[in-house]
Amino acid sequence: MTGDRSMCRVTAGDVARAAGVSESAVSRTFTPGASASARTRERVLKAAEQLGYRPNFIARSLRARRTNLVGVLITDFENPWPQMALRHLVSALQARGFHALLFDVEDADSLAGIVPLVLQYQVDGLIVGAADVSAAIVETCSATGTPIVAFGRHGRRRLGISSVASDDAAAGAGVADLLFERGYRRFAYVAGEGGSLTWNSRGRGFVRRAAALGLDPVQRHLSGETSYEAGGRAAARLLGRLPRPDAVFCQNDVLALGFLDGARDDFGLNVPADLAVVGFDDIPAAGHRPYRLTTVRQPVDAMMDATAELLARRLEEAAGQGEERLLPTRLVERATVRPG
Amino acid sequence: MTGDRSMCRVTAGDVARAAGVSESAVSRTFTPGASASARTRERVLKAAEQLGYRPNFIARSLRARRTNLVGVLITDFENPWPQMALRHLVSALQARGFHALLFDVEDADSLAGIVPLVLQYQVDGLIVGAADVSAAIVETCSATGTPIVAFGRHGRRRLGISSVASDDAAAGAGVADLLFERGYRRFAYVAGEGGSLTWNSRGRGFVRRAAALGLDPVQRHLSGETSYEAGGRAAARLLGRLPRPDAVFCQNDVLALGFLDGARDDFGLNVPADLAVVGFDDIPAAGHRPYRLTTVRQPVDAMMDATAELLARRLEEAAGQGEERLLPTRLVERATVRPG
DNA sequence: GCAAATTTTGCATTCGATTGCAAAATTCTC
DNA sequence: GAGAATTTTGCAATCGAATGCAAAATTTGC
Repeated sequence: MTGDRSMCRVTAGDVARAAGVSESAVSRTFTPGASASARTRERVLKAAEQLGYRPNFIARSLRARRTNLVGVLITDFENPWPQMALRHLVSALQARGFHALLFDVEDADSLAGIVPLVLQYQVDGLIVGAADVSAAIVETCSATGTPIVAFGRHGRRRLGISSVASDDAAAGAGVADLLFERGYRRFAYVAGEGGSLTWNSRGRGFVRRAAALGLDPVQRHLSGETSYEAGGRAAARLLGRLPRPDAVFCQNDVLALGFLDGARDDFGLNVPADLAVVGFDDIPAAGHRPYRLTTVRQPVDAMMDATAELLARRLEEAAGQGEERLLPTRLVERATVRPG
Repeated sequence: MTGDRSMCRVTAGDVARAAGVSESAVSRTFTPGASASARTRERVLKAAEQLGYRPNFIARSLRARRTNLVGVLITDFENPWPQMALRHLVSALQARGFHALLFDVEDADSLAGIVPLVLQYQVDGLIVGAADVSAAIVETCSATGTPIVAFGRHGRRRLGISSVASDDAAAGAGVADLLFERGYRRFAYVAGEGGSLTWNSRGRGFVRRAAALGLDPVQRHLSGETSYEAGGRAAARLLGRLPRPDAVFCQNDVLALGFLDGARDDFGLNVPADLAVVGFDDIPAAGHRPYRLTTVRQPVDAMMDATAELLARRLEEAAGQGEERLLPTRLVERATVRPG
């Protein structure tokens, strides 16, 4: 009998009958701020309790034109950082009364294809992580008036998109400063893929500051993907030819870990004496004893909270430009850069 | 104007007017299997295209009493394995036309509190990961006829709950066999928390096989949580007193990694010569060069696919007992156990 | 070309809760 | 205690799509 879905559903009408009031009274009892006398409220609550009634969100959403559902679209799902981000995001949304409708997006292209589907669920908003929001998507969403908040990278504010990101440019510059101060002089930057605004700002801040410090141009390597293995390949490439860099900044920790292991195992380099390696994100493995990776910590928790907040704000004051929030990072010094 | 949600919503009525047909015709065009002539269908499709119409899932769900929404409840959200699992689960659900409504559950106790909220969204089913499903939850769900599928651990089939898990008992026994065959004799088992069925079967299979092999009783250590740091603490405890175990099986990779680093750094042990360490899950870091951890791989992909499948099945053939699916694991031999 | 069988169509109702409006009940004032 | 002001209440309509039913249109058979 467990599975008979049709029979056991308790509606407001049932409660109304049991409590001897109208359906409206039941509805008002469950609508904060609605006018209902204490006596009615009490009777309704008792009847509801007995019958196990809870308002049907689907019906409520239909009438209220508001679902409290937020579509969450994440592309880089297999990487640790987006996963950490997701966890905090879900909490932050829950704390604000929203709920996450989660979609896995294979690649950036399929994002545009999934958006219409998400909109069919009448989500109140969309949160897009670690992916570029194309103009097509913006158009689709603005047709239904659904706000978008991006996290992990900026851009498209003009189109009404809010976004939250860490201050990658400043972080990149900070890494350059640190490495310079500790006596490293030949810098390299390892990126996963091209095209991303964040990666660009991360690397750009680094490259610019290096130039400002009067160093030789930073060697750049594009690994094609952000994985441990790709980090190892990057090491093989960058360290295999002279002049060899003596300090490498990687676009994220996973790459940095791969690079670090490659540098040590395949080239017998001593880190941090011969080579400095700096990552980005501060994933759990970065703190493991074989690594002790010096890295840039993104304030995941604060970022995701800001993301939820910007969405909530967008929902209140409908129109207008998007808001961009830039959060400061923190340099976590461990053991892959010489101490000062 | 972007944010004006009320104005831009296209309904079936709008399309009907534009196409010169009735609302029903529009509905039927978008309902596979409904009867509509080719000519009508074509006109509707054209009008819909022009207006950018897509059926409202909320309205459809209300009428159809089916949302295609699945509540996904995960407790162990910060650990790598549940994260991997989540990713595959979302894909598997998407492939079957379901969508994941994701909830972060602080601890096992708050699970029961969240379930009623999830049910208010009229989810078609619930998927619970890495947590015990209490009787209270089962009761709440059976009142609405919502099926539950658990993954990561078994139990409660009688109550109509389907579940998917890897064959942990067999895996534990297999680890014991491997270690014995490679000449290790003093076994220890490190668990994170007590109480869990899976952990028990993982450890139980190991302990039992060790006994069957005529070995001394397996030392057990309960670390209280499953983290890298807890693994290190377990190493300090277990290796700090004699007789010291020469083979340690950890409940998961994160613990194993912590244990391994503790054994090497704090005790100067040579792994695998002096000590064998075996983990469980095969998370990405287990394959990293400083670790090369011998471990048991759970078939995440297959498990999550089975989870989605069991849910789908539960939805079709409503009633009856739950189904339990046990998937085989694979021993991944790397470098923390002596080669044979 | 006519009747029978089939398909297509639109009307009206339904899903479950919310809400504007006006009537009814309560509270307040003097 | 009468009348004004306020609160509470129920009715009926609404949100957007799906569907049983019967009428209308089409196809089929001869």
